[in-house]
Amino acid sequence: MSAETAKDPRPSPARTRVLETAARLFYAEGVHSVGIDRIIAAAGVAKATFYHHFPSKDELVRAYIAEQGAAQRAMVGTLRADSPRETLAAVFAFMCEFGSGSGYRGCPFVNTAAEYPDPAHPVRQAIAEHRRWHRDLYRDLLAADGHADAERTADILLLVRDGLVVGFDLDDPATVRATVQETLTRVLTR
Amino acid sequence: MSAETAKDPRPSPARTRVLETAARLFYAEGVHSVGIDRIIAAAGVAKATFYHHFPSKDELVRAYIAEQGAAQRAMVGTLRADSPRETLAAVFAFMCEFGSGSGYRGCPFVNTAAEYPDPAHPVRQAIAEHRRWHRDLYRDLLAADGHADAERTADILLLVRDGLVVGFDLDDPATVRATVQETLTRVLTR
DNA sequence: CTGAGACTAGACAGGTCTGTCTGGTAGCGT
DNA sequence: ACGCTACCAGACAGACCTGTCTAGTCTCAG
Repeated sequence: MSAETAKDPRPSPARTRVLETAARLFYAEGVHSVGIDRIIAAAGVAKATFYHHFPSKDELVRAYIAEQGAAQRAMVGTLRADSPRETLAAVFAFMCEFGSGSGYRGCPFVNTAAEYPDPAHPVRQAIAEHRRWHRDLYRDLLAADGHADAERTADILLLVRDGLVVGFDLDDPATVRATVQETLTRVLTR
Repeated sequence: MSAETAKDPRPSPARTRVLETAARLFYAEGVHSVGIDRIIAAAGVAKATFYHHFPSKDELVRAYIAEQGAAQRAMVGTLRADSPRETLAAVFAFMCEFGSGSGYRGCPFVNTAAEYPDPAHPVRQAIAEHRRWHRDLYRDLLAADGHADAERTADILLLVRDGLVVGFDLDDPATVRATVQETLTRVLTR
């Protein structure tokens, strides 16, 4: 009930295995295309154990989204550069590198949102929460860099990020990489 | 195999009803969440009739994507403004207006791509084709306007478009609208 | 030793999925 | 009158879906 989204409820090995397996399959194939049976088979876990840790599939999806968000936050924490400006560049460079990888399948948040139309759904709210964090990260970095219009530019960077994750999934990575670079120089110059 | 994507194979009323119903339900709820039974019930069509016109659900999805593309191309054709520059502005203004509507649920191409991971799948190829048209539209308009770097700027506009369709689905429309406006002035100034 | 909790294996219910098949009706060109 | 095609209604097969349940194993704290 409490808002302890950061801590895992229980670090059970079976639960962890389920969550990792689900993340892999959900990301690679989509949420609705992967059934519980396949997840528990791949994770080597009994069905009763799964339903012991997760009350429903939707809750597993929610946990998957929350875990992806936590992983991204942790990742950003590791690549603090010398200046806010360089940190910002490092964030986008990382996203480009990740997007160019062979296993890239788009942004888990955007992809999952496409499968959950109702904005009031818990899964969608978890996605919205992560988006807010993302925008705030940009705003804080811009403000720390002394940017004149940090608020509006943060919105722009979120838009660029969304275009980035879609483009790397659907278009030629090398082109998108160059496009992102050029876009950043154009929108950040001021 | 030919490139006659514009013409419908057969203008049968039942087929049209199925395609329109499928488009509405697919867009509102996602492809995998809507079954054939619901589509034919809502369209008032017998199952045999459906499979008479469409060999499989995947082919229906492909037709849905192709039809969305044709509709977008037709829509752009109607809003030719006085100059290429104004036409470009009108295209983005239209997307913003559409994205601000209450029934907006994101871009059908992006959303459907999220449910079809395999890039070699016919549905994904239909999506890629539409994206190419979109990029070429931008490039041609920019070139006709005498833009110095039409190719690279077209890539940027496609990226902005992707950010736009995602943002209108997941964030506050008024904010996204302003963000798009500001982004365009920044990336087009040169 | 006892009892609680995490775990495994797998049957089961009730529903939905895609796709096929049967059988019958209505219009239409020849 | 004939055959062709489009269409309707709905049963059916076989697979898969989520979620529940039974029954038993193992570990560990007290």
